[in-house]
Amino acid sequence: MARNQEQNEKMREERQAMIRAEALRQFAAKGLAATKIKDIAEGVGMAQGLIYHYYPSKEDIYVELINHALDKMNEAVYNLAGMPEPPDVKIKMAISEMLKTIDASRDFNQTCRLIAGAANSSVLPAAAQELIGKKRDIPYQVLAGIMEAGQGEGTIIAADPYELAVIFWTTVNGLAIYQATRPDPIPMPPARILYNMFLVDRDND
Amino acid sequence: MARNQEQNEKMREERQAMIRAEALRQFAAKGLAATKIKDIAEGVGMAQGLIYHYYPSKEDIYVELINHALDKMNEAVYNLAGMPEPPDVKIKMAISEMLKTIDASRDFNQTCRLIAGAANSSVLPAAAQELIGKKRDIPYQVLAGIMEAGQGEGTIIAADPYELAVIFWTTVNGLAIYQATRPDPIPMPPARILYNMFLVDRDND
DNA sequence: GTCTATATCCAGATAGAC
DNA sequence: GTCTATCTGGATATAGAC
Repeated sequence: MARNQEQNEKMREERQAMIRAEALRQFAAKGLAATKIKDIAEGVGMAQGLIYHYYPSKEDIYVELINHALDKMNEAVYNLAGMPEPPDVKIKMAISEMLKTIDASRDFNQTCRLIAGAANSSVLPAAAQELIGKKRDIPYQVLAGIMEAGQGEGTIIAADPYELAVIFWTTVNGLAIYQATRPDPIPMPPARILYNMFLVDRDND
Repeated sequence: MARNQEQNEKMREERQAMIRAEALRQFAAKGLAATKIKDIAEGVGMAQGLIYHYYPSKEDIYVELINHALDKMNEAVYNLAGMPEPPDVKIKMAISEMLKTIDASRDFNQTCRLIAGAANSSVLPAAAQELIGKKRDIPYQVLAGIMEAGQGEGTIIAADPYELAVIFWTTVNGLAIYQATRPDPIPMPPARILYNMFLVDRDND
């Protein structure tokens, strides 16, 4: 009956979610080529062949993760852009939040590593390549917009806004990867050191 | 005769250098697992099997490249530390130099990507793992020393020197990777935006 | 749905002719 | 030294029993 079908659907999606979570861990740590289906299956405690009951191929899992990771990142950035605060405050908030997240969230760091690994690789599934091409630049563009607005208000330093956005993201990204690849994490540096880069008037809280 | 042996030796080393150069390109772009011996062989224009006349295995090539990359990076850092200039000037010089190098040198960016890829991977040949463990932290430590000296002279901002060193390297590294993974390179941002992060008195050249 | 067994393919490494 | 041909292992994906 319909009730049972619903339940089955739910079970199936839970299983898929488990597979995705395990795959994210492994793809983030080892990349696509070095991660074996067998490893993922062992990670979730099922037989190797059973994975194919839930996903048609290793690459499909990978592409789905990449897509989700990019969307998540972009959604967060759009949220930031839509806030009512003035641009310089947005930058300060964003950096503080990112550092906190890097410190606390394994999932976020894995997401960063996944995207970084994909961006750094020239051999990706065609679908992943396309997604990256389409969605990867959005955070840079949105941030550049915020920087430009801040320059209009005289709170952000004079420089090419896109270059400022690049500095912003490469810095945050670099820290996330640093943290994710160290056995013992270091405390994140004070956010003001980073956001003072962009501010006309330094903040010494 | 000895003359011929010398010549043969030289030829052999040249071939090995060609293999290393091609392998660096490919490992940097694709990582260890996704790079096939066949690709490297094709890149240098020799038969797949012939590679094994020059190197015992794919992993051996990789380990040699990792070792060389780490040594090159560390040598540059020791050079910087040994210079007579005051710490704040060293920081400014170092950032300016790095940005110039990122802009100009493909080889340097490939080296960055190789190290970053290795650091980001949890499945490395044992020998590579060991090398990374031993040599990877040196640049951070040396930079921390310079930061600390600058704090003593009152030119570098107050903060944990190691955290400052981490910011320094993750920023530079992030930019190098950004540049290396874009089809059309962007102009590097002005160095002062970056080094002003660390300076008590901002520099507005 | 889940497992075991297996077909198939691909890539690392070796052998042997030239 | 260089090539082609081949051995071998491992990994993806499928088949079929339960």
